[in-house]
Amino acid sequence: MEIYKGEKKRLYLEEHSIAHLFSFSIDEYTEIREYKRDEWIIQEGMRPDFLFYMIEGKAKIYVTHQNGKVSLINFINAKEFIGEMELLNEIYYTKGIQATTKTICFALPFNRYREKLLEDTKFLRELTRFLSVKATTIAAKYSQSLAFPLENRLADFILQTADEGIYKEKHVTVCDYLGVSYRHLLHVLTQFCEKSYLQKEGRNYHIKQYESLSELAKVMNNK
Amino acid sequence: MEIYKGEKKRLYLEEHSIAHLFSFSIDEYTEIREYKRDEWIIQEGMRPDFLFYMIEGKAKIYVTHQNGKVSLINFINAKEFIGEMELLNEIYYTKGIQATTKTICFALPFNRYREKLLEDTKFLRELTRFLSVKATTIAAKYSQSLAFPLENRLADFILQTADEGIYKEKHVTVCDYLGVSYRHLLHVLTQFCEKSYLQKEGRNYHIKQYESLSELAKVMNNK
DNA sequence: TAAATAATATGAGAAATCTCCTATTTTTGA
DNA sequence: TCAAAAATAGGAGATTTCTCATATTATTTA
Repeated sequence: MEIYKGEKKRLYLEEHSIAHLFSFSIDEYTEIREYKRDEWIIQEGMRPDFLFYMIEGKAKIYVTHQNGKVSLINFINAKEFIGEMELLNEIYYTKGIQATTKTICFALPFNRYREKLLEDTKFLRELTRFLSVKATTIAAKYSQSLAFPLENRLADFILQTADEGIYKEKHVTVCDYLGVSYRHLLHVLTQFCEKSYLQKEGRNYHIKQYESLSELAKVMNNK
Repeated sequence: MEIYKGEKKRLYLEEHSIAHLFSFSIDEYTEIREYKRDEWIIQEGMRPDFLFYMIEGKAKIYVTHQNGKVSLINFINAKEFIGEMELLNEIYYTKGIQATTKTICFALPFNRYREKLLEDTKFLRELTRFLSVKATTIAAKYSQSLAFPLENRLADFILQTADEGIYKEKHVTVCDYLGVSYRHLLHVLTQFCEKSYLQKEGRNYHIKQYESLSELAKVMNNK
């Protein structure tokens, strides 16, 4: 992890200002941090001392269960908060946050800003909206995970993450995210290939029948 | 549904004031509503025009999937908001809210209060805390549901809902809540009885081995 | 660059969970 | 108060998903 200092910090603050999120200046004590791919921004179980706001990059929220299983609860993208749970709640089991790509975020020290933040309407409104989306997203995933087999959830995930008709997520990550075993994921992917929804090309999968996958995904979503 | 008027309203506002949640008075346009057991406070898919705050009673959040399965996403208790998602988000699929018991709540009309609420620090701080708990709760349920079989989740649920050593939730409700089939729920309950964790007494189940159930529940919770 | 580590791949059998069916008992509403 | 609807109960067989074992192929790192 690298912390931007001096001129580099000044420039970054200028070019990626988040002043619109607050009604007071957070420049002085805020750090600008760069994390490498796979680095842990927050370690599971270790309360952070900062509220983070992600500017560039992607990260993942992980929790490890006592039976050894790991859940990838959600992805975090640019313009999202990290550590807001710890800002708000004294008691909270801190999840692990891992950078998926090179990541740059602002880090606001709790000790300097907590009180001010919790009194700042502008910030609270932002946070409220962020949390409502977060809660809604997880609730949707939760109820879908209980109501539909992997076939449907995977179809949805493939469509959401494919790039130019190519699906190439790591199986290992997808297992944690969809909460199924590696073995079973492979099994359903093979089925998709047998039905010609997908065609395997090396490590990637080429989407051959958008419609079929779309049908599977569609039945999950109330709109 | 009954709306309290006149003296009844005045008295109720006085005795169950929620003035501490706002920095302005909400008495004038706020309705006090009483819903009967099993009545729908909000119907699925129908955007409400009010922000509700529950004073007395219990309710359930339901969503119906296109495959006919129903998920009971969560319970709502006193001192919780309902309709806050619709207050904050233009686009949101409204879940159904059903009263489990006689329920009394305050109903703040959006058209009168939306702007004021979204600028009110006091309210936003309350809402923020509420949402953070809500998101955390669902995230926990979500990851647990993927990582543990019904045996563990049911043990936890029994301990949480049992009253004086007696578990007597409706199977139908529990299925929706834990996201399993009726048949399977019965099967695991029977197992608990065979292992003497529970003893069936008519429609109720008497907890015979707290410890065993506790063991099953414990492994789910990171603390 | 070799050795260690992570990711992919697949078989086989078992466990968890589901669907469908049928019956009985309770609760509810006209 | 009685018929209809809801809830409980359990059998049987099918699906979904898991665990474990074992190989092969990247990828990482000392």
